[in-house]
Amino acid sequence: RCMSRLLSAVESELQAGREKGDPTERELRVTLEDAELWRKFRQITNEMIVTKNGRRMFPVLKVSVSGLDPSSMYSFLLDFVPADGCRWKFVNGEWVAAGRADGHAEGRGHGGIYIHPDSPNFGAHWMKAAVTFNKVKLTNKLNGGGQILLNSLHKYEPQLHIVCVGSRHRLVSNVSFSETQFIAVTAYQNEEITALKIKYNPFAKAFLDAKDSTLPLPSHHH
Amino acid sequence: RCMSRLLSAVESELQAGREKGDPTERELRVTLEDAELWRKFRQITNEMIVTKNGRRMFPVLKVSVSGLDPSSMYSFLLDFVPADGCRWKFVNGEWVAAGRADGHAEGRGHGGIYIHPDSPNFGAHWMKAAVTFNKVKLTNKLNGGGQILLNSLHKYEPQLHIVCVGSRHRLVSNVSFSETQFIAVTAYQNEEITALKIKYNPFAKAFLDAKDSTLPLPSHHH
DNA sequence: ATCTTTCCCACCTAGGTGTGAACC
DNA sequence: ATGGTTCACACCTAGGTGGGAAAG
Repeated sequence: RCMSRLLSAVESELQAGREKGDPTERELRVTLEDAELWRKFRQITNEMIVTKNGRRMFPVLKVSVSGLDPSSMYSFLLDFVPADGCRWKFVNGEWVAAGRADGHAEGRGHGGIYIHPDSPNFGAHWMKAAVTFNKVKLTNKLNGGGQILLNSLHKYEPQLHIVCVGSRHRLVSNVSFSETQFIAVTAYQNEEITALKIKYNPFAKAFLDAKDSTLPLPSHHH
Repeated sequence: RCMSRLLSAVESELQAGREKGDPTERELRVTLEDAELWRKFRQITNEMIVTKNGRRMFPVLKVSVSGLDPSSMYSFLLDFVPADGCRWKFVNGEWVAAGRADGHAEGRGHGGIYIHPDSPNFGAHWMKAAVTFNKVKLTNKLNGGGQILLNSLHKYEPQLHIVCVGSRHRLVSNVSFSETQFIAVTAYQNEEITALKIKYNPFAKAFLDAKDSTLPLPSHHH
């Protein structure tokens, strides 16, 4: 009796549909969340800060997934693909290509792969709520681990990988969203990007308040 | 080539020994961390606060594990077993049994099971660092979920379950540590317990400083 | 009266922001 | 001189403490 309670607690992780057998991956669907917000940034060329210890992304990459087999086990991986072979420069208020990519040491610099911390987990887990990559950190120096190493002033496109971890690893899907392209920077170049980051990132609220205080103050009537 | 990089990223989760095949669970060993700290609390009868929204435990239950199969998948579960059939009272500086347990509704109240958030995961994952249950929350009201429901003024003993999630669920081990017994309370009864909590829990540092300021101040020499 | 619970609070831990000056 | 990077910092978010008054 004690045992059955235990097991049902484990099974409850699998509460979703569970139409067992058929890998329904034909119907796999991955949708980018906050797409409108991403497009606001993309429209004026998005930038992401890289630091020595790693900086989070904003907006946060978040996807909702359906069509996995609820009872199969998957890992979610994220990497950053160089979007072109250029080094970019911000001059006169716009980004312009300026020579070929540095490609640190090797021919094609690749910053490594970020494994979503919920990995590995059941299809049911990944589908029951949007999958958020808010903990991934971008860096320009190689240190400890967990962070993603990028070349500053190079353009990247985040790419999602869903891998089935069964008896044999099997790649299920690669998805990348062009809305999420950005240029890695050590400091923001375009002040319009800074303004958007401050407007929508709750952790930058201090600067949002500062901007408010520059607005005309309500006049004090006696 | 791109694929192999992906797969090796997944495999790296399994870096440990990987002496495949043999479930080496015969040699399973689970050790309580911070055992000396736990004993300090146990010696004067430990208490844990329960609140409506759930309160974390302090000390935190933390175990190091060895002897799992690195490449098998396990979940770690925690539950709280009534340590006796009594309701307890704190009178004249000591805890005394005061009547039989309330046992909310059913014959034997059981607060549910907490699933460690890293679950499910490879044996290698659970063994590469101590497994910490710092996020578990204790409550005296049933709400949302995730929290553990306990009866105030009743004594409990935390119990760890390691479950192998293969094609068929299989219970690997139940372990409980008598050092971690405690009485659930809505407010601390024994001021010695309060003092220990303040001394060792960094989140209570405010009160540690307050205690310091009541010590004789160093006299100012000119 | 007494015992137990609830609620708000000041004060922390822990860590995510862009800023602006300094550095290279 | 120029452009890119680094660092300390003030100011936030987010949430974990026990205290103490009030309520049940």
